[in-house]
Amino acid sequence: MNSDKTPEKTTVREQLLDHAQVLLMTRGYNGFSYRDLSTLVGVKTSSIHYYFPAKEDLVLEAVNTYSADVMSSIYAIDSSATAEKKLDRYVKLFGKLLGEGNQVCLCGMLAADLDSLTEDVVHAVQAFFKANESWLAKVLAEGDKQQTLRLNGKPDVAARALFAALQGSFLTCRLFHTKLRLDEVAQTVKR
Amino acid sequence: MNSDKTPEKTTVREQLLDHAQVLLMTRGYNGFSYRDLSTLVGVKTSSIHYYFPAKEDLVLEAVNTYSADVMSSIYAIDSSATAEKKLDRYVKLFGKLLGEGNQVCLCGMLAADLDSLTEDVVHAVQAFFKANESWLAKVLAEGDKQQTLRLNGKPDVAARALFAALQGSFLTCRLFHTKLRLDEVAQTVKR
DNA sequence: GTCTATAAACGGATAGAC
DNA sequence: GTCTATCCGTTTATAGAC
Repeated sequence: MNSDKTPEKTTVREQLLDHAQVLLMTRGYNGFSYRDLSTLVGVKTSSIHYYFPAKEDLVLEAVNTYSADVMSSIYAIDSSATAEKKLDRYVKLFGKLLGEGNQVCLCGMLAADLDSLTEDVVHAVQAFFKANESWLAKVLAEGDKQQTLRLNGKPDVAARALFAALQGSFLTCRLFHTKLRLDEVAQTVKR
Repeated sequence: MNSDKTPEKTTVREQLLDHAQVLLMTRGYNGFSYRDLSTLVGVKTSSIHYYFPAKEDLVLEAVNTYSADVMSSIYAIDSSATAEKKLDRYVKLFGKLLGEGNQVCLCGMLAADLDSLTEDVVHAVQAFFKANESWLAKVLAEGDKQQTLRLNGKPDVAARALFAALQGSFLTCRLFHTKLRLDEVAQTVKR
């Protein structure tokens, strides 16, 4: 995988995106600067501008990368047998995203920072929410048919409410230093 | 809550707190400055420092005022007959808090900005969440007994999940320019 | 109480050398 | 690609006159 002498060879660009992702998930759009990234990665801020001319360029690519990574992990869940099992794996996936308990979903954070975002980023955040809600609606409908999940009303309505509950629980998990609140949300749709 | 129709003069201090509240609900802790307030209220930034020496002082008082106002409105709901009616009025109350659709709950916003807050403010935000969850647990238990609400598991668990769902729905209401998503959450616990 | 003036650091961003 | 140097507006905050 790595033919170079150096054992770890992530490009500067990748490091910048990685750290930007974490900073977005912990402090939000207005909570970090190129200077923070400069310190973390070990390059000058002007070098960051070489890769990402404006902050919005950096954030747009960070959210797109995040979204692609998360959604591909989610679609991999579809191999699970029952809808209940899929939901469990889905929740566990987001539990990992929370890290040591100091992070929330990147797109949930950006939804809070909505006023500071460019149109491009807003669209990307909306797409992430839509994709998750759509996937959840499918799983909920399946679980309803299999009698393993309990939902009030139509699957798409229940899915939007459930995803909102998950996003809200990310905030409270961090606020109260516990991951239990994430599972409690999943519990509300189980039989 | 400053919904009085009296065009009576409000003190500079009150105006500052009012505008700070709105700015927090739209842009978050790192999304507004003393300069913004200066423009809105019509006093110099140095005058703001006279009332609130540091930004954290301003935010602490803003969140305390917000919390006291909201909670007193909530406790006034207890006069309602059925638990379902209480929940309806509760959701309607938060619907008003969202304003023209560009605001979210102040404490939900600060929960996202957690890393930027002082201990005092964090405690105030936690207290707001606890108070709402506790009130909701009582209503859910009542609704369960009255057979008008449907909840999985214990009332306090369901209450935490419901409040998380409401907080999440505030974000998505703004993200998708609709208030329907708020009602959809309430729908999930109704029979 | 409110102002002017100012400090000192931070913010995003650019030009140009190497 | 990465650096130094720099620009210029912003942000929080203080000192002191009125």
